[in-house]
Amino acid sequence: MARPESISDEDLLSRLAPVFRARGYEGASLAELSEASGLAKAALYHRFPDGKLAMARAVLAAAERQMAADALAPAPPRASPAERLHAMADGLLRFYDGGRRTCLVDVFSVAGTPDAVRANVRSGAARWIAGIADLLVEAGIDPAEARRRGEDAVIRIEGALVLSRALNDTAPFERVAKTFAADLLRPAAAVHPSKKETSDD
Amino acid sequence: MARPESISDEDLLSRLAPVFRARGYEGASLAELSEASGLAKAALYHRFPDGKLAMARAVLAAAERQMAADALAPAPPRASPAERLHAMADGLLRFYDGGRRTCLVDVFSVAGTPDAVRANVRSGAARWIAGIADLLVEAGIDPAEARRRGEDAVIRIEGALVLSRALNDTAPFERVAKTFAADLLRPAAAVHPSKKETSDD
DNA sequence: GTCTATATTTGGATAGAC
DNA sequence: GTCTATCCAAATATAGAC
Repeated sequence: MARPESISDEDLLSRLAPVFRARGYEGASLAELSEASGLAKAALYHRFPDGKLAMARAVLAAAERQMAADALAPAPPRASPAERLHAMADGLLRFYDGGRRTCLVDVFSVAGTPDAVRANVRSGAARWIAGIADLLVEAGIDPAEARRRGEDAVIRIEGALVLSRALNDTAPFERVAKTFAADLLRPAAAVHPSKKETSDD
Repeated sequence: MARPESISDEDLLSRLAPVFRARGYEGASLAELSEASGLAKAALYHRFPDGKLAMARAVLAAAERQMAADALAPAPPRASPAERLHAMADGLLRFYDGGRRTCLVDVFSVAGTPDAVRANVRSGAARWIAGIADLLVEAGIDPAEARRRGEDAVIRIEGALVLSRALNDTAPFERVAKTFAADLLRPAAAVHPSKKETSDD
């Protein structure tokens, strides 16, 4: 260990990620990324010749992989949809550190983030919704309704993360995680038998 | 009209707001704020001696006032809660331009935004939730449940705005707005009679 | 009250030694 | 493959004329 071992790509990304998560693309400065990673700026450019843009894309891709492993497929594929949804809720709690972590879908979708990154966010969010919807279809839910509920799931997750961050209180995210599975598997649309919003446009 | 009329505070804030909304606190540069407002940087400092911090706080306060007028109290106070909630949904659609506008609660709550601004976001979000909850209590809903639903409402709004922005598609926000009133007035908790998440902590 | 011009710091990105 | 030292552009903020 005379010469400092070159840090692995995986470790490197896990140290860069919190900076992008917390500060967003524009807010994440090379100075901060350098300090968090323990590498000098020039070393970061050696690993990522395209600079901050490449770092952000790599961090986003790693987050997608981790999300797929931790939240979309943590339970055995032969488990029941309900069990898999409960496992997904647990995975989300871990992945977002109980609501303390920001979601990259949120911070990387703001204007000022390079289009290449925003395009990745867009496709990643779409895959996320589709993954949840597929699971709900397996649970016997109509595909169109499953798609809606997949969107609802992502909406609740993102919204709860925003609110928990704004209030500096993890309670909203924890509550959403707790009712996550039941909300997605609720019987049918026993929701709007009211008079106004079912008819038009 | 020889000398260019001094722009009113209200007009000025309405021109600065879109920059902060789109770019966040750190992303909103004085160059951009200057161009959007039509005032030179030095003139902005004359209006806001504390600089960007003061601009952001003023924009946030103005947004809160507009939100109160457009979304929290657009219908006459003697209207039924259901009517007022439908009016609120319409107000939200206008306020957020159908889902194209970012919410300051989202972009101003990220790290890097000065604490003074974040504190204002926090209290503003709390008042927002309380305002919706008060309306639901008037509708005969139990106060604790009304508080939860007020949080849910804000969660859905914020989440739908994030998703619409990430997908570059206003559909998620429009859908949330459409079911907004009915979701908040739904009968009771016919939601989690399942086996796992009702018992512990 | 607004302008042009500038001071100062920090940003992303590179050069070249080791 | 990592470092120190540096470049240049853009950031916030201010000085001083009008």
